[in-house]
Amino acid sequence: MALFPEFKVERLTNGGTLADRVCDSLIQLINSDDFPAGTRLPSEMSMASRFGVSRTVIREAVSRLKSEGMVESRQGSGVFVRKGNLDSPFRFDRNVMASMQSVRQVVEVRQALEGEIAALAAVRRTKAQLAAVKQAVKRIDEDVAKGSDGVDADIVFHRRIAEACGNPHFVALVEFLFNVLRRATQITRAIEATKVELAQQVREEHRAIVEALVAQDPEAARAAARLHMERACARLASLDDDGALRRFVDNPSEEIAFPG
Amino acid sequence: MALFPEFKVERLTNGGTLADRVCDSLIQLINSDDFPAGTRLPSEMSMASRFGVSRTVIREAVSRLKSEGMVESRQGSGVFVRKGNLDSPFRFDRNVMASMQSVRQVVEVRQALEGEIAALAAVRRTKAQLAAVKQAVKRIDEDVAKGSDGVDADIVFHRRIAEACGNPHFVALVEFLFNVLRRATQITRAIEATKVELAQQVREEHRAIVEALVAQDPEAARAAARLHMERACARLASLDDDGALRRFVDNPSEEIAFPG
DNA sequence: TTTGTAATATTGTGTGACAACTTTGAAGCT
DNA sequence: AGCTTCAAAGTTGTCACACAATATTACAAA
Repeated sequence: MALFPEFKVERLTNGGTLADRVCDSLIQLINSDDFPAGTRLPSEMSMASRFGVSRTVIREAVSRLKSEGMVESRQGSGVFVRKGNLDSPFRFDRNVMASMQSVRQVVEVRQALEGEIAALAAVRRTKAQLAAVKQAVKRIDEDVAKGSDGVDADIVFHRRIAEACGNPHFVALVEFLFNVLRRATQITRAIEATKVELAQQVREEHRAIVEALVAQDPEAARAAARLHMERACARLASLDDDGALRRFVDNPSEEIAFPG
Repeated sequence: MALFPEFKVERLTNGGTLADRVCDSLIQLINSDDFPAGTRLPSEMSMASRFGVSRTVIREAVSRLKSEGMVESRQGSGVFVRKGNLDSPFRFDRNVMASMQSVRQVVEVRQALEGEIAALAAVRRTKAQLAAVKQAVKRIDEDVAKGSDGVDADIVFHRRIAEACGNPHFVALVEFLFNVLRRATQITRAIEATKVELAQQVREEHRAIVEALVAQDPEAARAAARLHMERACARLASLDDDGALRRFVDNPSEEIAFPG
């Protein structure tokens, strides 16, 4: 592909708004090293005429690249490709959600994290944090008694534990994974089907984690959290049936949840 | 916070361009459930007058939200909060890079992951994958002999191990963390200063991991990988001095690396 | 050589206009 | 009433132009 000073009127991809297409083109140009890290992009006016669109469109496209950390703009100077395009955000492949196997693999990641989090929390927790965890347990029971599926309260429970480990990055990461799973799993049916036994089993697993936190026993906490995740994976597998997943991917508007 | 139809002129945060600030405000409004999933945002004109900025600015802000998948716009209809703003990407807070403590916390996350990865890889590795790991070790030595800092080869080494654990999500996540650390750490000086002993120490740690993989001993692999991370953290701490980090944050153009 | 200043280029922001599209609701018909 | 048709209003997509704020460059002066 030609370097910019000589580049012709760029061919834009088909779908979407002009800003979408220009954005795609720019990403492609940057990734294909037509614009190495540190170099300056042509001026907005210049790009506008090259692409055959207005400056407004160029600005919207550049704005997106900025928000994704690929470029940075300096008023009066220009727009520059960022070194390495590092700090780009993390996301799983879209088609990750499409297979049951992928979902199980995500659970495996979460297992590793939850285990470590529980172990750290057992050592570092303060009394106040332990109290917050216990209160979260109580809220799960209350919510379930009220007829809720308890998923929201369950999220809070795991979040409280992560907070007790003293490392905010764990909190953010686990929450992210939780969301990914929640999006990937349409579990309403499963909860309906096995609500009672499930609730009891989950309760038991939660209790084991809390006990380890109380005793400040990191190994017991790690084991309990890992077991909890393994069981969750098994519960997931019990409703295997890729069909449900695929249906959700095609129609994301359905309600979904994930059993903690 | 008031719902939109009655919301007052929003107070904008301080830093950055107007689009940045409006974008932050909108994210906050959405995340705080002022705009539940599926609801429509006010019209661009309306938001412009409420925020006290031009429609141009609003459009740029909305454009970013679109690119991050938080909202979707339909011409003629409006901008809608996407069902479950899930699938939104993961990123650490910007100011994570600003303190040595934060960096250590990121290393702690990576420690949890690398430990689990090594344990899984010890069990699941194929012969071919083990060979790939060994080859990566060799390449590190070669690169270092050539005078390189060996960071690139080190990345490959850890990547090969992650691949051997059979879960692609671990590969992606660890690579992401590596990039975050690489961005956050300006280590050139440290490598220059302690190159020789460091290389030897790292070599030794790598060897321990590989040995555990050969023996297919998950617990030994986990321990070795965790130790490797702990040592990396110590090496990091040895050049503590938040000054270097802060200097980098102010001037991201400097070269950076991270010692695996 | 160094300094100060003006000219110029570039991004940031505002304003107005029109096109393309969706939604709404009223008019008219059965 | 219930249905269809269609015009009107509202909303996003795009364009054009103007000016402000800032950075870079060129050049003259000391």
